[in-house]
Amino acid sequence: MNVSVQTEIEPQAAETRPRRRPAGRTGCGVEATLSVLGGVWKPVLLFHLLRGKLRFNALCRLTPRATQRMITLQLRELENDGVLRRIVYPEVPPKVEYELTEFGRSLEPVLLSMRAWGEAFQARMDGPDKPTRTC
Amino acid sequence: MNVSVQTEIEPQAAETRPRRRPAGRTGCGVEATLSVLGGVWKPVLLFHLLRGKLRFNALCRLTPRATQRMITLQLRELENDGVLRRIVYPEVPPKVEYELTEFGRSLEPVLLSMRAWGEAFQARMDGPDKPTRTC
DNA sequence: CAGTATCCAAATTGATACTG
DNA sequence: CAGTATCAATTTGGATACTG
Repeated sequence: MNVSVQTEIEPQAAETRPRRRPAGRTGCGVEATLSVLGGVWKPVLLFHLLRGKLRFNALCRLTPRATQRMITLQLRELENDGVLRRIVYPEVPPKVEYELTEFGRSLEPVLLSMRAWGEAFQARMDGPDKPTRTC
Repeated sequence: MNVSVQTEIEPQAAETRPRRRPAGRTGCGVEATLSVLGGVWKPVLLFHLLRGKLRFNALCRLTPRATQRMITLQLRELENDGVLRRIVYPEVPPKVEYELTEFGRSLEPVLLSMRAWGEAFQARMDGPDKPTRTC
């Protein structure tokens, strides 16, 4: 399961992934997907990263309803699951970029279908005349 | 106990949908989808219901890792969101069936893409020779 | 059968302040 | 900039017992 770049044991993983089951070892396909995608902000963050690398602050700005803390935690989990990688530039001021792995990019169809449905739903809620936002 | 927030919540909605935002009124399509689909068991339950009506017990058997209580709660939320309907037959012993609404069925592409990805993921985890389960 | 009710532990999350 | 740390409040979830 630990296909991520870092060969770290997870002593603090108990902190960030307490109740989640080990990824993939579940009953059906949908559950397996949720074991990776099943956080409130994960699909949103991943969706933004479909477009390419993003810095931490950019992700925060794109996800204003999530707190900085939540974004950090969710990114860490996604990193541990091998969905994205964290690129640290040894600069001052610090610069960190997040990028989907190949594995993470394989989630694109799921994320796009989520967006498609959500936009249709929003259109229904807002009335058929309002402009569709591109996130 | 003064609720000083802008939007007043419905009295009983506070019980079953506490932290969730009002469905659909969110920033991007993915978030909108999550406002409806964003419960741990919801996608799984809905996925099973794609095949047709199911009784409460059947859903419990199909979702063994969720407790009866959780299944009840998630079903209630989905019902409130108009995703499924609850059909009560006035019989003894009681019989209740759950069925997707038209709105709920519109989620089919999302659910199927989740299953597809999850099964590919499971195949990767289990090794390429194990048989694929149909949930 | 299809739930509720209750209790309780554990986990999630927000707000805020602080740091290399 | 990109986070941590800490505290507190809320929510989730399991176990169990009970009911029309």
